[in-house]
Amino acid sequence: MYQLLIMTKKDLHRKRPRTEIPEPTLRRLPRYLHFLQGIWEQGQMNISAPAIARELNYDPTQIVKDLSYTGAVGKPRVGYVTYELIRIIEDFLSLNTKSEAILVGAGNLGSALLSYDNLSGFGIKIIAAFDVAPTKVGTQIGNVSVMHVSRLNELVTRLKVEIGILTTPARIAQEAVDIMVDAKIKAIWNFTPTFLQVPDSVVVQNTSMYANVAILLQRLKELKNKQYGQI
Amino acid sequence: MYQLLIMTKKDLHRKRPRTEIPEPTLRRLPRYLHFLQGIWEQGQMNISAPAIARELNYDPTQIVKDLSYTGAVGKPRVGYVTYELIRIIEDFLSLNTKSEAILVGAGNLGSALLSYDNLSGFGIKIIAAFDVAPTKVGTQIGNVSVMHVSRLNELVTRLKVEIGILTTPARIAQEAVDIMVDAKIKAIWNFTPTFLQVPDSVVVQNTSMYANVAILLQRLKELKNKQYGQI
DNA sequence: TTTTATTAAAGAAAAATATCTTTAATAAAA
DNA sequence: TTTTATTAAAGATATTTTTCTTTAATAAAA
Ligand SMILES: NC(=O)c1ccc[n+]([C@@H]2O[C@H](COP(=O)([O-])OP(=O)(O)OC[C@H]3O[C@@H](n4cnc5c(N)ncnc54)[C@H](O)[C@@H]3O)[C@@H](O)[C@H]2O)c1
Ligand SMILES: NC(=O)c1ccc[n+]([C@@H]2O[C@H](COP(=O)([O-])OP(=O)(O)OC[C@H]3O[C@@H](n4cnc5c(N)ncnc54)[C@H](O)[C@@H]3O)[C@@H](O)[C@H]2O)c1
Repeated sequence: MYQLLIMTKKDLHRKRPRTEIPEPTLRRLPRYLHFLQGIWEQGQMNISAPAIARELNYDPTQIVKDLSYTGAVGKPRVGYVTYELIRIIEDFLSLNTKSEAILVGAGNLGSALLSYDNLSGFGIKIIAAFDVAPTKVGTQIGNVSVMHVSRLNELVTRLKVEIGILTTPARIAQEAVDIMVDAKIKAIWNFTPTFLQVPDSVVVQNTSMYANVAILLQRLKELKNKQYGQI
Repeated sequence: MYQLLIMTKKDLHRKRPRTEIPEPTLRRLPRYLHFLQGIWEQGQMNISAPAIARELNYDPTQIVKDLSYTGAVGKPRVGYVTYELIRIIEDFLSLNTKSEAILVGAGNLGSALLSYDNLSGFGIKIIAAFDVAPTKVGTQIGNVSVMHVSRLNELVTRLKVEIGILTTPARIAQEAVDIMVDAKIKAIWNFTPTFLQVPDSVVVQNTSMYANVAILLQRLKELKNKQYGQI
């Protein structure tokens, strides 16, 4: 897919023209996808943006805009062809080419990810895990072998793995990341609360459950205040 | 648009000043907190917004604005008092009053959360877990007892638990949520990709790892394009 | 003491994102 | 066939969030 690039006056003030997909859109697309897979299994051949909007409680134009990023086109009065839309979103999100990844820190969370059989369902395949604990090294978790961290560099370099998943204790997160970066890992999925220092050539995606708890507790507080008429 | 002369549309919607904390701010505060706890342990008594900004790669005024929501005040040329700031953020995020929660679906992810000893470190204490699998019911995971779902209503009602964590298969997510809502759960932390239907009086916080993978893969793709000068 | 550099805070401006409005396409109903 | 209702798409507007600018406070240096 190739994109038309037109420089607007706005773009002149930017360091580079905008080609990046808005992050909110990227966050919503997987949600649409899951919903679409559901209705497809139920045999629904077509779906309109307003219908999706009603089900997922979004603004209808939001959906149309988001979907237009993927290149999907719909027909007036019919909507989109369900299976086509699924395929287009999957292609757009690179979910069909399973990217190989390694995981460092096979503890509670790491084991959950290793045992999660649907991780490949969204584009990632963990091919090896690394740890230092003698109780972990040498075992298999969810069909993935856990090796000692000292073997990371050799394996990652040889297999040209680009994605690293970080589920170590926060304390040693930076240390583990340095090893990954050294082995030429290009993207890090970080589950620790640590802010990672990496070169510009490496992408970090933080998944902070802390942030989600903060929002949950706050919204709960606001809800209570509203109910007591105190806001 | 003669109304503009008297009162803007914005003002009409806001009879009162905005009380909701912006979600981006809420997402950043836990990150600041983790960083502050780190420097506090290293004995740093004061910290300025620009210093935090350098470490966490944010805009300095962003930090000042975020912190001002919590009520923290800093001194010019000195910054904030580290331990005061930590306490203020913790208070603001309600991390000191541990909220009790129950968990439904003690599988891979559920077990990770039950075994996660630092969950209480950010304000939540899981007091019971529920499942249907005979292999789970009756066991203990991370010092928490796993009971049959049929006992949920009685326990939650009796102990007035307000928070429910959902880690069941996506397929039965709505079913499980209906049971929670019925038991007067007020806030649901949803780890499944399902969009949950709940009454207005219930808050849902979705934690979608899918969304994070989508962003990671996309940014990795963009990075590669940039390096090959193709953007 | 006076000067200087740093900083928080407030406010303005810009950028990003979401929502609303209009238009044209088109399938279904009359 | 003609009419009607629904809808995608494009564009305008509104809102939210981030970044920039100015100001005043103040600790450290001169
Ligand atoms: N468990 C959860 O539900 C949960 C939730 C949110 C965030 N997290 C975060 O995820 C991370 C892991 O949490 P957890 O509960 O799985 O902890 P854990 O202690 O169970 O797992 C950490 C694993 O990392 C391994 N490890 C230690 N040092 C290592 C090293 N130098 N190299 C490689 N591996 C090493 C340990 O042996 C252990 O197996 C933490 O940073 C935590 O904050 C966990
Ligand atoms: N494992 C992960 O790392 C991971 C990552 C992202 C998202 N998720 C999501 O989290 C959810 C759980 O994933 P998982 O890997 O832990 O799955 P899992 O199958 O290991 O766990 C699901 C648990 O729910 C229980 N359960 C089934 N029906 C139930 C019912 N009616 N009432 C109560 N409990 C019931 C099962 O017995 C099982 O113990 C899924 O929706 C998945 O998409 C998991």
